[in-house]
Amino acid sequence: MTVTDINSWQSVKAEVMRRIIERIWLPGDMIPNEIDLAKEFGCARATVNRAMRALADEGLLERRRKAGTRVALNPIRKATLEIPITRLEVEQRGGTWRHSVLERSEVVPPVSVASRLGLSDKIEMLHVRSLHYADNHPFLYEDRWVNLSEVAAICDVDLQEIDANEWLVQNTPLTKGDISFSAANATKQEAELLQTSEGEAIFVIDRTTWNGDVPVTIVRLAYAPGYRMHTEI
Amino acid sequence: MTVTDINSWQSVKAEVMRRIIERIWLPGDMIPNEIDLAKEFGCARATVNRAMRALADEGLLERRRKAGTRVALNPIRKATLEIPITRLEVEQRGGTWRHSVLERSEVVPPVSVASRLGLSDKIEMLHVRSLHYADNHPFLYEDRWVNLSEVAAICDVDLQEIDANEWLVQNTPLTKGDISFSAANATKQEAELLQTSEGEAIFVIDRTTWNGDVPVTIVRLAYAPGYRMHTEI
DNA sequence: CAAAATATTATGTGCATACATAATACAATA
DNA sequence: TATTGTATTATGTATGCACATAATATTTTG
Repeated sequence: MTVTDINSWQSVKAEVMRRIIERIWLPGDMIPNEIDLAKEFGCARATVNRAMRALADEGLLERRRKAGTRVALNPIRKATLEIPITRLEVEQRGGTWRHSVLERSEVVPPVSVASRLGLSDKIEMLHVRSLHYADNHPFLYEDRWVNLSEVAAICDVDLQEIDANEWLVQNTPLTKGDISFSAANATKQEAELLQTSEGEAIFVIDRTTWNGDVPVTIVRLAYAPGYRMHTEI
Repeated sequence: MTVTDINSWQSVKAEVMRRIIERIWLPGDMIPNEIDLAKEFGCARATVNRAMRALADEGLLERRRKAGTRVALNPIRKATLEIPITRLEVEQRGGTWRHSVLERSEVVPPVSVASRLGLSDKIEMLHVRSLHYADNHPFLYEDRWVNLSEVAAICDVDLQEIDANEWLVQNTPLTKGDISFSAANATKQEAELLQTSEGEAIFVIDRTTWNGDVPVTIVRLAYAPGYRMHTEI
């Protein structure tokens, strides 16, 4: 029953992928059960299981107990994208990064911010606005609110030295995040900061992060025109 | 040595997460090895391994052979985002989806398209431009090129009936993809199609997909103003 | 005949064991 | 002393077995 003894889960995965790519198994098709595949490949069921789980995680297979495993109808659904630290992102492109803090204050947040975090709008938060540069060109305008009751230690940090995001990411466990991406026309203020003209299309990321159920920070990132976010599947 | 016998990999994972969230283990800290954790939790090493691997996949832990396991310095790096089929995306928001094909032709592609796919710019490809509506409002303008030598069958498909993307996704195994997101000012043509005004900020997705090493399709998706792409970590 | 009870089946998980592999620490050698 | 070789160690993986669980198929029952 053996092909040529495929006995690592990686090779099982590769072989199953091959059959999908070469359309031996078509989208929507049922594929043999784990026991039969194990026999065919000459390996243990656990090994097949590991491979199939990996492929299911990637969205290439769909599995249900008793019902069995089938080739996913729409294989490419999930893309993983990396949320970079701005400094590293700039440096990876071979640029020189620096940033300057435009504002740093402890004030009561607007209702829109407080409510999105599920916090009272009467408690002061840290408000940081800063501009990131790549090779001395404006790259990113960042408008951030930080929950001081969760990360009080940030008060003692020199944010001119280290970017708030980078500090947070290294000093606070962040377990949950909520991100949205959109396009916006640059406001007059944004245009001035990013050295472009009002109305230019700007790529915007809005991100809120929690540690467990406690909100940590909310930030709006407005990238200079021309920015592209890239990922592979 | 047992806490209260944590003997499923899910509960091991939850317990380790708890210790990270509550800062019993700090970012950068080494954590005990699998054998010791297994003893402590009263379960098998394989169970701990499963849990730790899952946490490493999520980016919360960093593991290296011999070196051991440590809490990741920058835990949130990877977000997974779903690439939806437009019809489903519209319908999930409670809207009614329809689309209309603006152009369908078999022509030689421009060099920019052919080169990005690694194809000759002398071979004809299928060019489809279409407009997707949500509740009869323009939602998305799609400009697509399809590699006919890979998916010849698409010639016989009535693309008024089924969206090209949906058809491709269900009839072609897509194993690799390349996606970029950006913001652009609406051109005059786009503005007319999307019923907005020239210069409005438009969210744009450029996507190229392959089956194995064979390019299948390249598409530019221009969303009507106000569109947001959302994901959680 | 329809609804409820029961059997069957494929995946999901846990365990003990064994060995593989990468990375480090440490000793031996030129 | 610098380099090479060797032992150690933590994770990575494969196996066989057992049982759990969800979903379907089948049979029983009203």
